[in-house]
Amino acid sequence: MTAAPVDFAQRVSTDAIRHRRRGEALEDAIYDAVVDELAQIGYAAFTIESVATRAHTGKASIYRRWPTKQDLVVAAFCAKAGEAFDLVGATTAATTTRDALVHVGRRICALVRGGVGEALRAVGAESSRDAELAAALDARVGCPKREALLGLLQRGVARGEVRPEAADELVAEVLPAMLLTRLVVQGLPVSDEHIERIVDNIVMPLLRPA
Amino acid sequence: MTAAPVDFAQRVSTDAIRHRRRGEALEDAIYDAVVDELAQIGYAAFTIESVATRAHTGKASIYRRWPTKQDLVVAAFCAKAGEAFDLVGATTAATTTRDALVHVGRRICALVRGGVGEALRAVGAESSRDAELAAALDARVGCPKREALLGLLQRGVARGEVRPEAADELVAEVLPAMLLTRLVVQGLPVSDEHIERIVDNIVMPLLRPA
DNA sequence: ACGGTAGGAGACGCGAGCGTTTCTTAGCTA
DNA sequence: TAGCTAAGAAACGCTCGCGTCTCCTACCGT
Repeated sequence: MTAAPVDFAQRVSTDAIRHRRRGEALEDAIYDAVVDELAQIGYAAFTIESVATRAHTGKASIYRRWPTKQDLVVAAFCAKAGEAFDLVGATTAATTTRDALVHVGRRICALVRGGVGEALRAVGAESSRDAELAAALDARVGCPKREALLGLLQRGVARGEVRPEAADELVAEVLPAMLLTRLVVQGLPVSDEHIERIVDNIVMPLLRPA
Repeated sequence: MTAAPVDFAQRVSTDAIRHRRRGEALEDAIYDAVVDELAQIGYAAFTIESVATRAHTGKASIYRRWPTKQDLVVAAFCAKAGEAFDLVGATTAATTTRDALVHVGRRICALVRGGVGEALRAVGAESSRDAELAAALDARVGCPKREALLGLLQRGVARGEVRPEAADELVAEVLPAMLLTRLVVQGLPVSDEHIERIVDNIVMPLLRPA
């Protein structure tokens, strides 16, 4: 004797979204769910099951696309990172190096504090044990950040605001390093005033021509 | 009919440690197992079961002492942190500020690269979602580090090697920040030469009297 | 030397999430 | 408009770790 036929009325979830998404629209919704999930509960407690529920889709639709948790998370990051990680943003050529640095500092903080950043923290933790994840992360987040900051310093050299020797990878790391340790390692908030203190008391003195 | 009596020969695990530890000795062994476990598989995959196995003890002996995973991990950290996190170490009063900074840099790297550091990364990740963990971590690791570095700078002021205004919390953060972002956030190794470049090109220029 | 306490080992039932499969049906394509 | 593909939803059997409990016995105090 097989199971009794299912009551159809039960199968339609409280007459909510009867709209059925496909392709890109569906994938976007899943990516959003992944990022939200990472931000709220972290990589550790992250389950495919709850991502599916959150995205109002079935597990099968996820497994069909990404065989593992890692694949899914990496894909979600690659999809979302492009939108989110434009650090330099609206900085125009007219901005002074000092103000541009403050602006970049604010962007970094905004990112790390936002949903994507919470996810970033969660994934960053895992990346020590997952080289693929670490590589994906660096390509999407680390590299653009380094390039943006180095470019900013080089512009400063052209404007005579920065010593040529200071347009250096190491110097470029100072601002993000100080923000990230506070935000990521210590988990403390960073105020605008704090950013300005870093820029004015630490970074600018290193840059200024004699 | 109850279960057949257990074969005694099976109960003595391959005639290994028939030594039965108690109290502190046992707790130490468990703490070691916790740190190893965190370092190897991370906080996410961390289970009480495998800690017990690794420490050659029973789960009950662990649950009797620490009700939860967090309690256990925090306790293990508090026990191990004291031994491990002596940053200033053998720095004598005779050492120059520059050399003392390089020394502290090396200590930080050694710690983060070692087993305790791997555990630290794993736990740090979780601390964004667990305030208690974060607090324990900061008290044991963050505070001593800040004090050590600030003290070092103040000694430098007394020796005339450091501008008085530079003996500052923010300035003290520069070295650890740059090392920790590389080690923890980016997961990259740090060479001695790298440390010296940070100290000579970034930190010392900020400290030096005009 | 003897008994109480606690250590080691592991069985137990439980719940969660896995990855698969089944089923109905929405939405695209021919 | 018919037919095919895949979406949404959920049931399934499975494994794993949980936290408890039981068992035997090593250690320690008296």
